[in-house]
Amino acid sequence: MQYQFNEIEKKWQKYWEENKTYAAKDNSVKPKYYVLDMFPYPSGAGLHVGHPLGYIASDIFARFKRLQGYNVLHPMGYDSFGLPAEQYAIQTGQHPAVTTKVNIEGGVDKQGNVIAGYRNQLDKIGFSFDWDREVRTSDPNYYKWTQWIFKQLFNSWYNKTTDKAEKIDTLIEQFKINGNVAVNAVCTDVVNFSAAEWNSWGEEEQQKVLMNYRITFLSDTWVNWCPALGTVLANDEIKDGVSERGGHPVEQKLMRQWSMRITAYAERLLSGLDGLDWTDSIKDIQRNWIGKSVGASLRFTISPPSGESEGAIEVFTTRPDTIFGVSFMVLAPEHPLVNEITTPEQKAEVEAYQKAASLKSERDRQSDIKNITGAFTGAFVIHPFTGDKVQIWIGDYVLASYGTGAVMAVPCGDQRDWDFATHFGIEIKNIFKDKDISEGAYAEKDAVIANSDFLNDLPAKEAIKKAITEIEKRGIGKGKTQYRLRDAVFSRQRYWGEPFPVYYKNEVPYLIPSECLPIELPEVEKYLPTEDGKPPLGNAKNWHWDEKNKKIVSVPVGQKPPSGIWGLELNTMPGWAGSSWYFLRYMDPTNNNEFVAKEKVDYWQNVDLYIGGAEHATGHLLYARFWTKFLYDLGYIPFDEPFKKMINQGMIQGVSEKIMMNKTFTTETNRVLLFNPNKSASPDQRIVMPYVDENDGYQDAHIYYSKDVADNVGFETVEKHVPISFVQNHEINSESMIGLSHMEGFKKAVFVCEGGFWYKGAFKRFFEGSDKFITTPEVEKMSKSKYNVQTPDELVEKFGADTLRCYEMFLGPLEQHKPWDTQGITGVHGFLKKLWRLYHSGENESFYVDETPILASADGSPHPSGELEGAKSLHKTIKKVKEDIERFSFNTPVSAFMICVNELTALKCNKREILEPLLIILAPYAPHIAEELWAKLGNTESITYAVFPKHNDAYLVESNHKYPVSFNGKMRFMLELPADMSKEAIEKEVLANEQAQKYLEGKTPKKVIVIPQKIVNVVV
RNA sequence: GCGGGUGUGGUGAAAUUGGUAGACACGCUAGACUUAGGAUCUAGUGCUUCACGGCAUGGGGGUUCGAGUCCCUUCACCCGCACCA
Repeated sequence: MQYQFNEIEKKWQKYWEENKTYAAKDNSVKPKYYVLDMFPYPSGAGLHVGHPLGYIASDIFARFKRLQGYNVLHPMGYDSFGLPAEQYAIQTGQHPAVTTKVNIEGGVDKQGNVIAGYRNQLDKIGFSFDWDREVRTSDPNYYKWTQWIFKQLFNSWYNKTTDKAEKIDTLIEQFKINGNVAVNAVCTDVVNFSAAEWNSWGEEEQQKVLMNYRITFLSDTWVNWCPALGTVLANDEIKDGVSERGGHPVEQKLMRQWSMRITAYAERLLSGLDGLDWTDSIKDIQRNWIGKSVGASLRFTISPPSGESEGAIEVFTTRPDTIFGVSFMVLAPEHPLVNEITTPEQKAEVEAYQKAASLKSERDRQSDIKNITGAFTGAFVIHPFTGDKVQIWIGDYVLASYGTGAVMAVPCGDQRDWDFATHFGIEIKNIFKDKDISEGAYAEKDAVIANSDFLNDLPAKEAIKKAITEIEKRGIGKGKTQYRLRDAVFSRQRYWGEPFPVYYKNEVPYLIPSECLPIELPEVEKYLPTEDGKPPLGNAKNWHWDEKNKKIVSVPVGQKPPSGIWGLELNTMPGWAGSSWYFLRYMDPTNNNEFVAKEKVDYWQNVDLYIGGAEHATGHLLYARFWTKFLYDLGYIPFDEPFKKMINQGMIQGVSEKIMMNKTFTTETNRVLLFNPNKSASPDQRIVMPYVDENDGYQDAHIYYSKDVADNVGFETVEKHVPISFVQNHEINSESMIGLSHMEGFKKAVFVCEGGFWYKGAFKRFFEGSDKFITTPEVEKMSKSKYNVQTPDELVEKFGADTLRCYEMFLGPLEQHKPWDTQGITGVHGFLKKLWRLYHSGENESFYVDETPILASADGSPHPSGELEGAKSLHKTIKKVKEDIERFSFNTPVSAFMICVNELTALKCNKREILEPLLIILAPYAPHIAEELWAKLGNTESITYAVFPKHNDAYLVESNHKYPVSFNGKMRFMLELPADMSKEAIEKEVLANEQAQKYLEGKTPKKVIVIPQKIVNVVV
């Protein structure tokens, strides 16, 4: 009987669904285990083979944990708000909700494309997700609670004294009694006020003040505005100065926006990393992003003669110990004091410099760091310790946005300061003992300080402490910790996102009452911004709040609303809002009264294993940690880190065969010599008809097989077109691409075959033997535009889900990036077929197992018979598979299974006692075939909740050990000796061996190293 | 520049604590079986040498009886950050 994987897989997938095999119980005597995947954005392109990689690994782990007796929560959902569905809406008018539904559930889109649907694609792979817990962030029942969490953030402030977020009421209480003088909060700059003042203010005034304290707050901020996308972007959505999505330019713009006071959590987000089982790389990226620097903030008084200002310049430094090395000051060109302090003589030069700096984009400024530029303001500050006059310069190496926008320049200890001083001929003071700074600054932190009054002879570390003490004593500054982390902009000028539960009365925001949530996205006619530049929600007719009747009402566009009716917020929330807490909702996905019930979150706790891409290091992973800490502060959840252990799966890259044409490429017009995977085909059968679509341009010439060739060749697959894209080479112009008769000039082309995975070898063979082409594989990102996408569906169709699952794991370590290559899939498929045959060794290959037990003697030690070889093979495999999965090495168990099946096949083993446990350990990797054979063995329950077998060491004990015998570390021969032989006896035995005599050459060995059960090394 | 990672046959890779480098697969070679092969089975396959042997884990050095593994140094590639004071 053949291994009919298609039938078997359909059968069991249906069984699992009908029996809710993978439903997690919300309480259980079993220990809990929470395995989570980063949920996908359901794009219209569907899944390619790279997407399931992490899901397969997490599924194997979830199944493994179930077999070990855990109550496993393994859910899946969709991060379904996002830009692509909105852009599709702009193009086609199809509502993003429809697009999203089709992308998830399958169907036909507005342009007639058949969409397989994420769910269908996922189901085919046989995942053990508990689909009853599915969440979609764009579902009103879900974003109701995203809005609710927003309200909690709005109604909270960060108390630095208790070091946690608290309800805003506790702050208002303090204001009423003491004003804000004693309040120790993380807030936007506020002036001090008394209780009397607070109490005297009206509602509006009080709200304005409170806004400075709220954890989510509205403010005019400089934001990253992306004109092409028509929206603002968070810092983590920008890469290299352009938008991460689309690569559009980004500019700075002052806008009234919601922000999240994530900076309040900077220290906890940093220190919390230590306890997480994440890779160092991700932790470092987060540490870097938070960017903590410890130092001092100090004021330099501006020297009176140079300006009427009596002000001071505040600087931040991490090296207060170098205070006596200050040789000049540098302000950012945008620093507000520059205009005030510049002397009339320097005015022209400074203004010219400011203007030049303002014209440079952020990007130019970064790429132009080798050019040292600056201007002297003519002004001076007084050195707080020496009383010396110190020149004030401006220079664009000082950033307005970091610290105070001003630095005290210590050229002897900072290379940038040194370069600046050297360039402009400013005198450099050296305060490092015995350090030569004539060639450059001494930036190490191990120097001893000199020429520095009270800091003399102190090592830097102590000098820093002493300097801060002294600075604070004199009241000219204080120790300070600075973070690079900025508050996160939370408004997006988009349609397809969560609406804010906010309405405005005279520009003061108020929250929609919780019982009125969710505030559902309104219908709009156009998904574009309004004509007067308002976000798309400005187009909504029904988008006002009736405060008294507590409902959304319609006010015609452009009309002034009647009293008691107020306009709702027009922005929507960013993509990361919904994904910052979704792992909590899986615990209680249908709860209408709470975002998650207390007893459920108390039971499930945080995620034990989180698998997903490393690209979310500074976005999702930071925001989710932030919200988790916030919800913890307010007592809603019992933990303050969401993901205990995380593994970042590597990217699966696409491979394109590049064709190098090294000789004249002769064909008839519109014909191209191509390959035929059939080795025996005659040369002329290898000719296929190309069709070049001029509209595709030279980069995307498509080549189609002609029908007659397809017939000759006899492959069904060739009826599909095989796209070939020709990569433009610098020696080639686009013209030569239009007609294939001009192809002589071509040097290089990319070949990618759609569904062509299995005949790549033949393809290569043909071209290598030809004088026309040489192909070389090139690794690229897998994407539709590169024609190198392979969907899991086609592989499941051809080889089955179990093969796909095992193969994706077999490719290599999970974390590693790897090019997709299907050549090896036949090996894995062959293994499953071989496994199947192991259970079908009866007559006519019918199902057969031998029920007679392997005999064991009374003391539990195995019976000495030939049958034991099978048991040994099995138990060795049990041990390895368990240990490997536990250390998240998902690739190595596949080879262990192969070895085991190869051995059992060679032994013609068909004992139930061996074959039954083998299925259990294999089930996480290949659940369908395992279920099928498990059922054939007579089991009536799913293998999902079987017990993972324990290996028995008794089967693994060897009576003899084959010792590799080395001479001077070089392995020379093997010698089989009893395993329990003593060191002395082994040494004697080895030296007496005739082969050893040859290597000893009559000499007496200097030393013999014997490691029992391992090796013998003779030193001659 | 700083931080993190990777480097092993023709290919993907194994080698968990220093102990036979290349398991397991792919590919390739030869053969068997077959109407056929993208089926199945057998044998071989790191490089080099007629052979004994020699050489091999990016390069160079070191520690050790013994190094892919530990230490120093250097190169290449990938990822992140980047005048962050």
